[in-house]
Amino acid sequence: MTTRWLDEDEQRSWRAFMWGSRLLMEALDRQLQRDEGLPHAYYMILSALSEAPGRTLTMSELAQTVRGSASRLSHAVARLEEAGLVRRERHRSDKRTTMAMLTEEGVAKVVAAAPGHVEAVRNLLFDRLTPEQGEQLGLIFRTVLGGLDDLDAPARRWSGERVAAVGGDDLAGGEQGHEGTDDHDRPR
Amino acid sequence: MTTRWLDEDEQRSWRAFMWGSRLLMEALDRQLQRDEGLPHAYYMILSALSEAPGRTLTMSELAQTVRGSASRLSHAVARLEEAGLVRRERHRSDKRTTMAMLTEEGVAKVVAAAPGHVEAVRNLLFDRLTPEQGEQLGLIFRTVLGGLDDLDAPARRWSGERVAAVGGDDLAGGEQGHEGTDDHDRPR
DNA sequence: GCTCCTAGCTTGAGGTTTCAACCATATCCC
DNA sequence: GGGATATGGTTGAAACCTCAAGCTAGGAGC
Repeated sequence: MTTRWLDEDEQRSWRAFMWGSRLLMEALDRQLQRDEGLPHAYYMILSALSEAPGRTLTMSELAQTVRGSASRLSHAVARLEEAGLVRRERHRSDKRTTMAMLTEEGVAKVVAAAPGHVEAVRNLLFDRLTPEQGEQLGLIFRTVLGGLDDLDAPARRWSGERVAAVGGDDLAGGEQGHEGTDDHDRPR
Repeated sequence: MTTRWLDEDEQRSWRAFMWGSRLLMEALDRQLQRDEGLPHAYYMILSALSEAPGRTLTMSELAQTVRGSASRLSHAVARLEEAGLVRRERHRSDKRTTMAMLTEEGVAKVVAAAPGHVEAVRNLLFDRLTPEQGEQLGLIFRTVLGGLDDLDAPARRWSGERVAAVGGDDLAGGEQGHEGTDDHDRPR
């Protein structure tokens, strides 16, 4: 089968995207690393936890949420635990699963880091785009994401059972109400 | 100064982009790694060399072309040299600069890797987008890239002198002699 | 020539990610 | 009950990237 090469426009688009997104991500990484000593991936983990009911998720849920491998999460959370930002605990009934919860320090970290990070995202991305382009960006990558998730679907099996209210004893944390708008960039 | 948070739409766009692009890049990386034992970044290096006149570039030119740090390039090319895909050689007159050139094996590698890679880019990206979206994608990231290159300009002082016409960064349109299309995804 | 400074690149250490292997607990099914 | 299998996580090694430091060669100024 003969390869369908990219035409000239596609090439240009592809390369702009590849380098643009790479540099953008690197810039964000550097900002967080410099200002908070935190890689972007780690910030996302803290952020994801900060949004979870009870600021707690199982490792699997966390992995799904930040779209990372189990291994990556395990290493990362180990590191975050050393840093005192996260604490791990065995699940009561199912002793295989471990729960990761944000410590007070962890919460403070997210709260401290969020404004600078959001500013960076604004400066480097949204402030440079028209609102329509922002929309388009979202549309395009929701499509891409859809395709990729399909590919993964056989691999991941998203637990139908919802690990009920996690730990059951969630102290006042059950603000399950936070629906649709799960923003990862603003701590709660 | 009070932080300008992202509104709901921006959040959604931002997260779709962040995860979509991340997963996309990881998917491409895996494809190349699996089929050719080559990380995407390394493929880009080989690809850049394959387009250069004489299949040769100085380390600095290479760094500009693939938008990577000198250090990264140095490590990477060292690795590629071990693998026999690239050869390094001191410059005759200016003994500081070293030139990296693709070996025959290196050429063969790019030729072998290109079709699968391009297929992947098509399958995962362009085939899922309308032509207009493809255009938009390019536009958006040319803009982003413009901003980032400006930021970098003071930091990296990529010597103003334009190191000979070598296939540098033309996203901005500076298409030079070698037949227009400047694709990084098709070996020559 | 000598000194100081810059350019070009390399090196080493430290941190993150990946891959494959592994452990422990649950679950299925006879 | 008990073995096979699946699930949830962890671990260690190897690979890659980043950062800071260093090293050599070219240039500028005197």
